[in-house]
Amino acid sequence: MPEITAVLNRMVAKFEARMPLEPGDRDAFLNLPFKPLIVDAHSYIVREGQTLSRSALLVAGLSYRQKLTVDGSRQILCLNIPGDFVDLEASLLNRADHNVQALTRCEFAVVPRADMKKLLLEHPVIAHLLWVDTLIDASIYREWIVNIGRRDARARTCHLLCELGRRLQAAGLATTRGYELPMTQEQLADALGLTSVHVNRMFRSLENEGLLRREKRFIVIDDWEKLRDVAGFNENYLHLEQATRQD
Amino acid sequence: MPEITAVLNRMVAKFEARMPLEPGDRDAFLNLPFKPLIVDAHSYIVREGQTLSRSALLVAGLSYRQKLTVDGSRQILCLNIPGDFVDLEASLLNRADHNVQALTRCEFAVVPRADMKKLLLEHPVIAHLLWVDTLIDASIYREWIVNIGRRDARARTCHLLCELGRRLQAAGLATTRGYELPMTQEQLADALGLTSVHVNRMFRSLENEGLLRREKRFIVIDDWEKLRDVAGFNENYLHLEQATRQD
DNA sequence: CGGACAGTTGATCCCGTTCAAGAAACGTGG
DNA sequence: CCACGTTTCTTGAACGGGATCAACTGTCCG
Repeated sequence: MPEITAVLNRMVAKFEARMPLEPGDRDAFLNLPFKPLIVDAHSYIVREGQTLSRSALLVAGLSYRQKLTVDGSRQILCLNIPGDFVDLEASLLNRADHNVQALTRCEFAVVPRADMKKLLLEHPVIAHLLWVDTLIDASIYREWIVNIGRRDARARTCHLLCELGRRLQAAGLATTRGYELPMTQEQLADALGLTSVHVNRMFRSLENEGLLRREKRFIVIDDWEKLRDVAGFNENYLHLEQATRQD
Repeated sequence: MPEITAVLNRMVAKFEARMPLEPGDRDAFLNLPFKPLIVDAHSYIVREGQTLSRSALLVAGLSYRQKLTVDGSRQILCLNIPGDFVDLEASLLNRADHNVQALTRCEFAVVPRADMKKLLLEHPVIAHLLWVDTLIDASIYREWIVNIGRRDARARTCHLLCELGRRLQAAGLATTRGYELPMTQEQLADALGLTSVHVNRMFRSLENEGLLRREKRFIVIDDWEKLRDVAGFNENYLHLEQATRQD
């Protein structure tokens, strides 16, 4: 599976930028018994309440974490891009507390829980590095709390677009021009704590102001600076200095 | 420092319920060079942007994580109770991405970053256990996103009260009758993404319905079941079973 | 061509905000 | 212990951002 090894090598490069890696540690990570898993858009990779028996690394495509309230409304909690473990929690917690769903057709690399747990206990450096990733995820959750709790619909929408842009850029999946965003306005609404009708109005007005354009599922950002301004976006919380190779 | 050792023993007991602990691991944790740090209410323990040189374990009192937007509004991100590390991130990330502030007068046990990092690399089991704690924190952040994004003011307020109640109970700091909540309505509003005026109205109406009573800073829950119902509260996300031995 | 899904737009409503002012509680110093 | 300034709480009135409802348009795809 060439795709899997490409993503693994990318991750190792990211790790080595953070901390020197012994060959033994590196190989232990690379030699995990990953098995490919390909799923269609909308499939569930993890369901709330499930006992988890494996961890999955996203290799290609996009997925998202999601939770439903008792009255049936949905909140999207974060977006996963290739190189993200979507359920590393599996190896450490017992039951899933939320759902993970494929946004597009996705390819995952799956490892049994036991192998992952063994790796983490026998190779503290690897554990340390993956822990950093989960701490960055937590930082992103915190920013989403701020975004939904304290920014109005306009700023909130811009903030999400800034975050995604920067993350995809750092992963080499976007240029400064823009990026592909295969989400419906309803999914965006569920990520923003808004309704799809209102997301639609926000996009229209941002387009009218010349901030961005939409071409199919591709977002072209015409004015990054203004977008950041409207969003009140400060990228420190992404800890990209931890996520990008410092060559 | 009898307080510190009491909290440390409590943590070790929690750890041992999760996973067998070698004496060497246990002692390494207990023998960390903790230094007491006492701060007044409202003091900052961590400031956004700071380079972190130490980790702090909350021993007594309550603190909270908080972030400000460019236009000056504040969002509280979580509450810390005794036994929580308030900046374990310090040992793994470089810069603080949010503020940590004392809600009441607090006592912390502080460890230099280097000692903590050494412990985590030399004692993978301890690292593993502390990692679980940070994953539970992340789960709580996710639930806050749902709470703020998808629940109305009434349910949202009840949800926060349920969460706090259960967490404090699990820490032995609350009975089923109720608990002390030393937060102003403005602070509650900042935690809920509401205004203090509206929090006030929510509390009044919950009181009128006989769900709860407030006596100074003490919350008496008269009807837990109804409170949980209104909140749509499902405590799985708190992973309280992690206080019980598994596999 | 038809059927489903995504996007668009207008009209209306309502939950929570904002503004303002008064009451209660708290803390501090005399 | 009281006096007094400062928070915190409380309540009303009016406003507005975003939701809701509904209908229509566009698009993709079998």
